[in-house]
Amino acid sequence: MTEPADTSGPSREEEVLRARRASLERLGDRAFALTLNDALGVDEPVATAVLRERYGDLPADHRAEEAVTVAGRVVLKRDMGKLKFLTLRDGSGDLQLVCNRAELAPEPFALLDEVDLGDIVAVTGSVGTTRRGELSVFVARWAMLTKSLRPLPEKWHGLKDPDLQQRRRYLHLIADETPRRLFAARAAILRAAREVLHERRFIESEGPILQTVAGGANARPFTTFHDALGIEMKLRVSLELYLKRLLVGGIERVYELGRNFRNEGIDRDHNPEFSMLEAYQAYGDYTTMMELSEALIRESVRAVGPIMGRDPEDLTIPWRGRGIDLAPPFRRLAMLDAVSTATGEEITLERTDLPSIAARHDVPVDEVWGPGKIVVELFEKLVEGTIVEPTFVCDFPREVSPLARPHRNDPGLTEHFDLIIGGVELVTAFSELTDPLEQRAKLELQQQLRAAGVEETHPLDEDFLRALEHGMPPAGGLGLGIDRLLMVLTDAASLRDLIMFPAHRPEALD
RNA sequence: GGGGCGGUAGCUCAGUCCGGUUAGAGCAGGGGGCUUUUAACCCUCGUGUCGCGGGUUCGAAUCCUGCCCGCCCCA
Repeated sequence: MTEPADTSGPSREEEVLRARRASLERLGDRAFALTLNDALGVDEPVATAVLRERYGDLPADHRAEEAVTVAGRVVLKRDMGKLKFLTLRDGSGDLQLVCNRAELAPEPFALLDEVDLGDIVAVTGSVGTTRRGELSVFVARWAMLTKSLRPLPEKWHGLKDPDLQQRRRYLHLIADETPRRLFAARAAILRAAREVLHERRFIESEGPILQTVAGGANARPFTTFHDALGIEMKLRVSLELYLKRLLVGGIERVYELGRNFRNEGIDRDHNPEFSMLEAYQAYGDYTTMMELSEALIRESVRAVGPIMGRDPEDLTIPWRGRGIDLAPPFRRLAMLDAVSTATGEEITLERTDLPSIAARHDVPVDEVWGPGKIVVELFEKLVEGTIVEPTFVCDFPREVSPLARPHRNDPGLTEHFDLIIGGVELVTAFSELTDPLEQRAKLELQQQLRAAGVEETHPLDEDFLRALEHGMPPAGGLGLGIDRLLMVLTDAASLRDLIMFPAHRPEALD
């Protein structure tokens, strides 16, 4: 990678920085306040949203009795000399500050000259409205809390460059309300999921991220090195195998909400680290997990609704110009039926002409694939993207689902469903496989596939198999992709907008 | 991996087709004015390895070429 040449020189930026530093020096020890109390004798600022709420109907050119203290970042300044208007932005929105010589002592008034856009200030004053009716705080006292040494993004257009939006998310957050909303939506989903699970007496787990065998999914792991142990370790690619160990240990309802790491390419809907929820319930099965999925989705919709400006009770969400009704119960569709409909053939795993059916639909087939893999490939290529309304696609072939229990009615299938919404797989769930001999056989088959050149296979985790040999209760388990759910619920075009700090090539710093 | 588009001042963008003197504007910044502004306004001042390298040319932000980075579409 080529290092860019040193582009610094006397520039506009340097001029700005110089001016800020000069202001910093003039402010001296007033540039960085210790606390709000230290600066203004007030413990906590009032959120500007509270003032808007309380005084939203104050008529123009009026004053309220109340004196308040607000704090935040100065994002606009309209300086008329003896009268200055500042726009203050706090965590809840913007509010105008009015500074005039009638209400401010000469010295603090003069010191307002040191306020630059981007500085964090606190003011105390009375609430009122201007002649034009703008709700404002009329400043009686003020203090610099934090001097900003760098300029803000353009005040009207904001930070447009998507690369800069991601790399300098702090600036994006200052300049644009969208990332703040998406950030809140993510937190709301996490909270809703925890509440649903807590109500059902699930216990939250924190499993190991550093593992010697990164199992539970067929994905390429990141590797790292533990110096003291002198061994290579991997970052987990799923949460599953350690949660199942907990089931063996008698933790009957357990979940983990955390980050998985997969060493794959980066694009609009893939980030090397992403958030997953996995939940396991002893004595449940995959139908239990359908009900749990419906509850998790429903509560997530309700939690995100107000943030996106919707009625929380309205379970129909806007999505790519249309609506998706997310009110449970969700449709159930057998995978073989789905593929039969799509191909116009009666698809069974016994048919020997599956490769030619695939060929007719332009779905390339690898020679080492069995019928189950071909069927799933047909499903993914022909059906998955077309399913918009929430649908449980049920009963995957055994071949592709090495951790799921054989189907109670058809030994060629497993009790495995994917929940598809908006063409995206949001949940994968099984009646979990508890037979340790069957489990070992399936994982050994995965090793054979790997040896035969299939790249994405499950690794074999001996300790996990040993745990199963001690006996795991029958259980249902599910995995829910938090990022994908967020993408659907916010109708977002790119995952990278939903992850505050998506993975990036390192910036070449000058 | 293939195709398309883009990278010019701290930020938002012109200029590139059709090469031509010192590369422009707005915001931000310096100086001055203004007591009800709303992206405040008015006067004034400066600022750039035009993504990086090579080539063509008297002359390259502009044309050719390789590379880097990003976005979109396709696989």
